[in-house]
Amino acid sequence: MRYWLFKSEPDVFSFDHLKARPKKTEPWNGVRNYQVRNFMRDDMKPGDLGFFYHSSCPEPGIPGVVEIVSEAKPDPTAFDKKSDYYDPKSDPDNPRWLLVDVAWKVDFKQFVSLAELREQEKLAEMLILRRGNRLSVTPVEKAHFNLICKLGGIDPKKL
DNA sequence: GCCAACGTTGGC
DNA sequence: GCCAACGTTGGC
Repeated sequence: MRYWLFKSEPDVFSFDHLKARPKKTEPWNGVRNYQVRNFMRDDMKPGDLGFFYHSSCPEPGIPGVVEIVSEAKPDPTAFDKKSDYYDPKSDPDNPRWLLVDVAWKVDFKQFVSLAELREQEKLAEMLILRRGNRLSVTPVEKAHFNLICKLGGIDPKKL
């Protein structure tokens, strides 16, 4: 079991949007970064848990937990000329870009803001807090995952 | 709106 | 394969 963090701009797609989806699930399309593609392809497994992170907004932070509910599979938006994510270089016979399905798992009792994360000495090494980190999906250490769940007011053992 | 950081692109 | 230029990200 691994742990992850998914960034999204809440104006575009928020945690509440995810919760409102059929089956509370959304294909995490639009990843166009090789490192993140490789995380999805090589390391993510159904049943893995992650945080949903709101970025580029008045209060960046984590509203709750998601679960990976599919294997990596081709991202159809790469072949859709009308999509913002269209990539003419992706060959349908050998898809360059992948996605996984992500499902809402639980709301935090308290939103955990970026400022609050930064106050935690134990999280200093967390990728999301390191300057210049630009990956839209990052791995999260188990100890960090457990600590952040507690900040959010939920018991990680019950997930 | 600013700007640091970093990934990608493309000429050579 | 190098690397400068460019575009994007994301906090502030």
